[in-house]
Amino acid sequence: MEQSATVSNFPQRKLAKQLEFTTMCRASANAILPEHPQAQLQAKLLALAKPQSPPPPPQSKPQRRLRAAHPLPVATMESPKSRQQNNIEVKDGTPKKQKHCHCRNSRCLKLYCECFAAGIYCDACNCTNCHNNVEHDAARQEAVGATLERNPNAFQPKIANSPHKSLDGREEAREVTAMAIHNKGCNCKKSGCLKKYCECFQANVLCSENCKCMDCKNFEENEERKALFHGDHANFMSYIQQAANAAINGAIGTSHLGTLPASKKRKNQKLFFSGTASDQSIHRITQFQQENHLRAPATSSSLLSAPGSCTISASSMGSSKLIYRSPLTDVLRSQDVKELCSLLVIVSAEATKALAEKNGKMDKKGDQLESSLVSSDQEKHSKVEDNVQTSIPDDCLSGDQVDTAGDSGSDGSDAQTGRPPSPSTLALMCDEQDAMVRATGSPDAAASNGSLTNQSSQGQIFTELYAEQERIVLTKFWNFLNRLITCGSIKEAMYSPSPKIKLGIQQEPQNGVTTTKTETSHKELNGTSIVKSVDQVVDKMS
DNA sequence: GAGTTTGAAACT
DNA sequence: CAGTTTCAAACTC
Repeated sequence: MEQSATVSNFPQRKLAKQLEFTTMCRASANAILPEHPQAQLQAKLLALAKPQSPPPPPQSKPQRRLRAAHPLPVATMESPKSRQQNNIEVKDGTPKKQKHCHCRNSRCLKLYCECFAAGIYCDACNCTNCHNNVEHDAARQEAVGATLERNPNAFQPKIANSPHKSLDGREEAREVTAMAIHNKGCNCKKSGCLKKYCECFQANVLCSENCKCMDCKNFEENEERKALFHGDHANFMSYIQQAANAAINGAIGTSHLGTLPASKKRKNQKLFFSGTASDQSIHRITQFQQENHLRAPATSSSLLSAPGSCTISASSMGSSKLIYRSPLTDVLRSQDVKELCSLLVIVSAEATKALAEKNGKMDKKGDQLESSLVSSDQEKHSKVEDNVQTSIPDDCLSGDQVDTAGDSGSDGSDAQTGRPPSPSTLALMCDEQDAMVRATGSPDAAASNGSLTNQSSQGQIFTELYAEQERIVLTKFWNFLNRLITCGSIKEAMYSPSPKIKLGIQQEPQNGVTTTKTETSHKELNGTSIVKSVDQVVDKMS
């Protein structure tokens, strides 16, 4: 009672915000915000303590132990109701089944009860003396508080990084979520982690270094485990997805995925195009298979990292955590992104100017508009450049930490902070330009009581203007991305044992401007070169 | 469906 | 924190 009463004094709004962030970085939430466990606890209480109405009638078949696989984070401030609704598994858009506990002694107020553990009210369950309902909400809240006091993460999803939701444990859903791991890990002794006693197995995830299980067979290479799966296609696809996710997240710089846990089983998995598979790691594969019945403690042996990536052990020998580094980590820096953004703004302005000069359609107002746009853009650009020079040190933002720039709350160029614009801000700046156009154009026309003809022709000009701006901006951005891909491929090739990696170069779809990317030299493998080369393309065009 | 096994949660 | 107990799901017959 006292727990929930105590924590309920915390400011709710702030905590809600806090946990939204926690949700985003759930996998590393504790690492990021170790100083706010109480806040997490409070937010969970707030999320769980709200009285909600029961869910719709259950489906035909009870769902067991869904909590282990329940992907819904409590931190989203979901109410029991919403979670109850989500509790209905949806696979391929088809609503599935819902939990029905059979608790007898716990009053459904302990984590033994999967309904309670999932943060939902019991409904149509087979439990006895159930207190996990609206009628006993006071007791329920008390139980929630007690549970959270024992374990602030008690209501957190146990499976992290899972891109899938189809974890109801049924055989047809046995698609291993390769990206997912059990946060706490299992502690199985007799089941070999190949039965649903095992939370990892039940959640369709491989056992990881978080587990303390014995005689584990729930790892990729295990034959028994393979036999449980009808086909390897699902696993294959999972790893493709894993690789893709890792690459994407790494390229973007998602920090919470920067520490991709290398499971003691999964570290032995052969990822598709990893070039870091040293002899030692290959040896480890064999060794692990041999030592399957006497598992060696997790060590930081050379591990197979995400494809094409560099891996850095968290500590030299002590930790088995790996830090995933995208091939683009050293290529795409935050400064480059900023430069690209400012470049696109300039390109947009130049498009306006070029179109106006070409067609000669711009009247005086149009010239004013144009000059205002260009000056505005140039002003912004110069401001951006200034800010780039004085902004946060590159090391703080580059690579897998780029996302921290967006976490600051002000997304992009802030008049107060003076920070350079983010891509999203860039889009907003386009809107600002729209507003400027309207402000400079329409009122004048209205003031002069201009004819509709004048307005419509001006609108046509603006339409062309926007089209041209959009075309050029997208073209530049397309070039940039293509070049980025090339650089990533080249870097990946450098880490790959295979000398030949196909560089996915595409022809520019329009305007006939094509950049040769296969000739990108090693020296150019940095973001500045990329931006500069794009800049050169822009110069050529203009 | 009853009984057993199992491992997480709770407790000491 | 480790050992023990309680609990309910998973499993077997």
